[in-house]
Amino acid sequence: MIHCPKCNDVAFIMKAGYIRGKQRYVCKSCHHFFTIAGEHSPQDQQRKRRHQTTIIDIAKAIGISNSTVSRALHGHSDISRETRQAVLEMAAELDYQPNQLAYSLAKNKTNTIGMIVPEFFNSFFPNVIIGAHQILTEAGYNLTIMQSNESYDIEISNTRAMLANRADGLLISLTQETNNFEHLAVFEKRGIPIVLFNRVCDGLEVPKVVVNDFEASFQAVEHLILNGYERIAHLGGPLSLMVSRERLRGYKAALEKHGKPLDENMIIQGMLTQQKARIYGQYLLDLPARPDAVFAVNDSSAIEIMLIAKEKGISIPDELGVVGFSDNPESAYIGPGLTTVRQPTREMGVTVANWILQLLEDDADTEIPERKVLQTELIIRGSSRRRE
Amino acid sequence: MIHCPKCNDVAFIMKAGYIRGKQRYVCKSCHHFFTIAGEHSPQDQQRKRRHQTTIIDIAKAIGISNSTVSRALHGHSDISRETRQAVLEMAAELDYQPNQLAYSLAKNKTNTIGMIVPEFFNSFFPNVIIGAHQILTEAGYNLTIMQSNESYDIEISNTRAMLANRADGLLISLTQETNNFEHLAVFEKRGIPIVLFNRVCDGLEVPKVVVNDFEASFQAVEHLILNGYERIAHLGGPLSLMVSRERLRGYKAALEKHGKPLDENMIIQGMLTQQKARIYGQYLLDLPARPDAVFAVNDSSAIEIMLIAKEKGISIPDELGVVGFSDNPESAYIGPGLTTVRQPTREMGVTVANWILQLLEDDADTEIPERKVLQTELIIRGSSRRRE
DNA sequence: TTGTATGCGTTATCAC
DNA sequence: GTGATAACGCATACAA
Repeated sequence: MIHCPKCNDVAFIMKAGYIRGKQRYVCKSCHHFFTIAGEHSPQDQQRKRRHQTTIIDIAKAIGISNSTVSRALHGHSDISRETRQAVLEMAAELDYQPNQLAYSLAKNKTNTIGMIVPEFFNSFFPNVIIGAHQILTEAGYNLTIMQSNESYDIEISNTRAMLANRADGLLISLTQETNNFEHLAVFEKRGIPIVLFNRVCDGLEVPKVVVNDFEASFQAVEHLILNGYERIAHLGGPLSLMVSRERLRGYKAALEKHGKPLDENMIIQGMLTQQKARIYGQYLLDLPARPDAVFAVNDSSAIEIMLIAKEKGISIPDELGVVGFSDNPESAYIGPGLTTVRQPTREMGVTVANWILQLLEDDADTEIPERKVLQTELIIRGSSRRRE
Repeated sequence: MIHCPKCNDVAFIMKAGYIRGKQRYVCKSCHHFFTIAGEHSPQDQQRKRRHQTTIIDIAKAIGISNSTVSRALHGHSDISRETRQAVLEMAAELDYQPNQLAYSLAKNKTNTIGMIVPEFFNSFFPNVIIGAHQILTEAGYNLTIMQSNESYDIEISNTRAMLANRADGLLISLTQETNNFEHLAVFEKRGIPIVLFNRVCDGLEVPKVVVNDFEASFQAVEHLILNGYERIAHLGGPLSLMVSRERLRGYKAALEKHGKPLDENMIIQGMLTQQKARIYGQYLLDLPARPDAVFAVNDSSAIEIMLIAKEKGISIPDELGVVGFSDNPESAYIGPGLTTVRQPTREMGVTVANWILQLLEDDADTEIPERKVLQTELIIRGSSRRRE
């Protein structure tokens, strides 16, 4: 015989599912729901995961309401000192860990920024991450990192996951395969801010952070020319990437300005794995009319060129000048030192993080610049210094 | 004049907060809650984020219940073909994106595995990530990556975030600063499985995946000895890391087995940034009784040693043998080639991922091995090959 | 096969 | 200053 604890009725009691592993009842007379202490469902042991402390547990333990607990935990003003103290102590005692899922669901905000990068193998993205991480952490945001491994499919799946997890904003650098941007348009449609960086694209009206690839390449190639190199080859990245196209453009512009002929045979574009860099490098250095300098789209390829040259007994910088891009750590130490373009990687991380924070704050569509261009620096070392 | 749409009463209508930006009312007579179409709260425009389609929207659009929609979306069996079809079509039409937060909250499961790594600068962790990512994705899990940047404090904050976000499991490689493990014990207490890898610790009863650092180092040093090197120095990592201690132990054991004296002056342990590696390397090569070989705890330090040797005109391998650890990509190409220990990085990722999946499935505490040791491979190249 | 009603853990509104 | 209760979006036990 079960009595309703509220109206004490006994006639209209009905079973009403389970709650926290216990049989639940409803009194159809007074609409009161209740459980009976000590009763357990059969599968209780199995289905009940280790119970996580909730604010309700804290509330019960102290004998106050959960709203008060919530307010106390978040330091709202309208709360007495003692209550607040008691809540915090009990929270510690019960080892309370807030449930971010429930919080996010209620607030419609996750305090999480997603970041998708194509790879971790160069030090470029790790450094960007460090910069962004610091800014976001200070602002109270979490940074969730995913890597697309240069695969368009994985990138799609990553964006879907970011969407499902309701990231508040997205920082993304595209894979070299990406040439369709519908998966990013979805974010715009949903009002979730995006900032593209490094591997950006045209045709998408979102903020972009890049470096001055064109000018940097122009300057790098001009530097080679001014050092007396005549036949400058270019080992470029895949043309699907705008950075590759921009660097190629800078290369061509410098040649043109100084009246050097453009030899398409001395331009190779492609995805530069170590193996490919070696193959292309050997091709270049075996050309009948061998180039006397190489401008490579990244440092690892430039270093590969230097290694091949050494094997072939071609002296650097006298017989071959080499310039890379990125200023990897090892570039300062290899051979006579690799001349290269230093990119402000941490600053890029800081910039994209600050930008996304600003976009999150601005409810109104304040006028924002569409693109920020960070400045690089040409680091001149032994591999290109023929005149001195 | 407001009528209750259920009992048509007009006397007991009271305001009852806002719902989705609209004024909400309750009929105290029949306990029915309702809103009035067309009414809006003052701040409506501002607070109402772009509405995300929910299963309720789909249900309303078709005129069925949300539970049916839920079942249809998840392909439950007890659903008619037509209903299911209609739901899927409407979901596509309304551009429905499931809310993982709500899902996770209801299911008490996030389908997310967290991974915390100390750094991305060496190719080691990126490769582990690739291996783990593949396995987890196939199993329907998301991988959320955080990096502690070799900072204990960030590691703490990362684990707290993983906890708050209710990751189903945690894969973690510790920072070199970490020597307190309470933040990991919390996971055990909560029944959240952990797998430690690479940077592991004693004193924690959790699964660990490592490589055979001791044997690998032993073999590497023995290889040097068998090639006729007599005075072998060791450039080691910080002793707070077990990998450093194990590699040191292997080094000492090999010396002992072959009756070589142990010279503490020829052992340097520390965090090997490029700068530190250079400083320590110069110290070693400037010793009055200079070592004729160096066993370095990682490849970047070994390469640094090689570069210093070249600068000093010390020939490799004749005057100096060098062995590294990890088989970085560049190690195959530098100088005469760097002898090193190849670690099965992807396999490590695969292993930790499979292990955590297994731990998630096993409700019962099945007997699990406490530690898995993956096998390395000594890659012999020119830097140590004196006899041939 | 489908609908009803409730929980998941939190915040927020309103009433007191 | 505090309590009661709905909502956030989804899954599910049970009833129909």
